[in-house]
Amino acid sequence: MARRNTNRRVGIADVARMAGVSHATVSRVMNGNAAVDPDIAARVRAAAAELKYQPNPVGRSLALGKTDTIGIVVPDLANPTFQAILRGLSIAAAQDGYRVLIADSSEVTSEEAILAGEARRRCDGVVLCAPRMGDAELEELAPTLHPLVLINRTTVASNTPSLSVDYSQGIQELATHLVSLGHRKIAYLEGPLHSASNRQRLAGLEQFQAKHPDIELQFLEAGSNFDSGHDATDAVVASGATGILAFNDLVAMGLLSGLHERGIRVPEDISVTGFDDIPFARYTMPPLTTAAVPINELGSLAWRRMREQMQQSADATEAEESAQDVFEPRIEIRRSTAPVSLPVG
Amino acid sequence: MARRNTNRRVGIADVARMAGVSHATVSRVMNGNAAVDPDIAARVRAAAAELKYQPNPVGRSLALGKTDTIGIVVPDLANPTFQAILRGLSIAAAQDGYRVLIADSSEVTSEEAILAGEARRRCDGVVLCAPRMGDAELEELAPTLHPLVLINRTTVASNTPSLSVDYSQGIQELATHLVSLGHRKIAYLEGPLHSASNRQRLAGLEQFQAKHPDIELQFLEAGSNFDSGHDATDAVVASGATGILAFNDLVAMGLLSGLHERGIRVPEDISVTGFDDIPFARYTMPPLTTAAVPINELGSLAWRRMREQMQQSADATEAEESAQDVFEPRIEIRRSTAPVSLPVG
DNA sequence: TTGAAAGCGCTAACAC
DNA sequence: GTGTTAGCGCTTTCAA
Repeated sequence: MARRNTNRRVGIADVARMAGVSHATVSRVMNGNAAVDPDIAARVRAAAAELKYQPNPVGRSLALGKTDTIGIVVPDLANPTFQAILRGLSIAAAQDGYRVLIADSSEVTSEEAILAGEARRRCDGVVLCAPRMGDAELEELAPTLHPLVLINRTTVASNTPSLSVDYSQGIQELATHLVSLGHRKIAYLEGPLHSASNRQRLAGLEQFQAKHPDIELQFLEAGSNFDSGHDATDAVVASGATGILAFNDLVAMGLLSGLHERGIRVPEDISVTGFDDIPFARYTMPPLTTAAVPINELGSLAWRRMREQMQQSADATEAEESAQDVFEPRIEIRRSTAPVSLPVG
Repeated sequence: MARRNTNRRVGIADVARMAGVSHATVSRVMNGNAAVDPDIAARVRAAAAELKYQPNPVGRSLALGKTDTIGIVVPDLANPTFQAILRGLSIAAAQDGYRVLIADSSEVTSEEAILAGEARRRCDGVVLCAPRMGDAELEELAPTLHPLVLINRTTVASNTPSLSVDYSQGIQELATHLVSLGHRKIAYLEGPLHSASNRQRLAGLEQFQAKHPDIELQFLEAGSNFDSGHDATDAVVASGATGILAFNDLVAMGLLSGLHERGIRVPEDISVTGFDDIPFARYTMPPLTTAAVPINELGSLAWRRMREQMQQSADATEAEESAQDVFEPRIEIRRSTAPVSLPVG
């Protein structure tokens, strides 16, 4: 006996007893699975209503082998990007009767695999946002997590659907925009060094440099949040660059505030761009030129891909090529970028 | 037989077979509960490692009567306030090995009770943010949800811990701040009409009016997000008020952008205040004067109260008076408020 | 159409 | 110290 019968909630047995039928019949009525005599069904329903019976999801899960829950692993819930993905995912999943379980790795990369595994055991699938996990580790992990949807990562292992943003393309367009405004000295405020999306931006800038060998391109360390942008202010000023490509909107906003404190005007003295187009980007001072990522769609598409995979598993229709969705950012030109000003004198 | 044995994951039975012991022994080793012969324990551990065995949480949950999961019901995951609470809760709960399950009611008040009930059945407790739910409904619902923690609501039913912000006090301080700057015509941009926290602000303003009968106080309809603030711009201008108390930071930011579009300067022409001090409030144009709510603490304290309740239930130490925590907002004066300007001429 | 019974994977009481 | 067994609450097979 695993449990003392203290504090028992009403279970299927209570309804069965009250309606004078077996558990099985109650189950059938509740799920509308098999045909049940209308009179009996009515009796069962009445008893269920009377007792306010609601099936215990844990018992169902064990019997059914599914939890109607999916997990999402995010590196940092404070990041608007992941908040938006979470929201889109949660709303889309709810429409199909699924709930979302959160696992926040708090940027501790070494925990991600463990969290993801644990989430998978509790859930029917996992959406993994693990920008800093090594490729090898991801490749090893992916098959054990199936059904799995990857955000901003791809892996060769076990055809896993992935949704990603073409950061390379976006940053190139932003850089080109600066060039078209006459900027010749441009600095990139790098994101976390091991972040996959930072690497993509770097790759994009390499292509950009190849096309524009005359542009002086510098690389400055920063990070992925407000503070790292703010802390990079001195380095930005020292660089002498007139156009700054920040890793993302948060970094750009931190920089904006740092420049403002030093009395450096944007865009008159320095042009600044962000990335992501978070909701607040249009309300910064000045409004931020950035690359817009359709972030809400990411969440809902993640759910669609998850559902497709779960159906495939159910049908045993394996081996279907899984989708690799790539979102192209759209450049949003606002007021933080302007033609380069001529040196005084 | 509930399941065809397709696609079986490795279970406790496999480990038991491999180690040549019973399920029970494997369970004992995995949980470190009872004393087990060291040699046998080693054999079990080796088998578990070999098979990469991880206990199935659903089975555990059913046997233990607990899921190590708590649910949170929020009206809108797009709202930074709830994002912050979710985050604080998730991080704090994770520290004790608990996960968070999300239920986003998408502002559909009629769904909240259902969502909360469903969340409670899947989880060991529920944190409920339901600002628009009627008092009567809440009072009826609360006992069925226990352990329950209420955010920004209280209920007389079944002593339920609640965390709330003293919006009344905060809005009075903000109003007083405007008065001290010389403003005599003040308008309040109302939040959702049925929101409990809006009612608190109204109550606070009533007290304020009593203390300052000479101040002309107007009430304008708005809402709780950017757009409602933006849409209220014309009404604000028409009101002739020089000091605006927005329902929250989002509304204030929407208004800021609306005023800017019309060439009305803040704070020179109109002073604007927000509420909440969301992370972006200091980066608006101009930086927003607001009432700071220690929002991250709210989430972690919610977890603490939840844990206390769960322990009480376990100890059957019922009837202990449950905490009603009230957070006092701290006024954060930035640049969106300034002395009222003298009428020209 | 219905009930009895097995089983989902696990924990814990009980007997040895 | 260890195995046997009951039971958590449910679904589904099987036999009637």
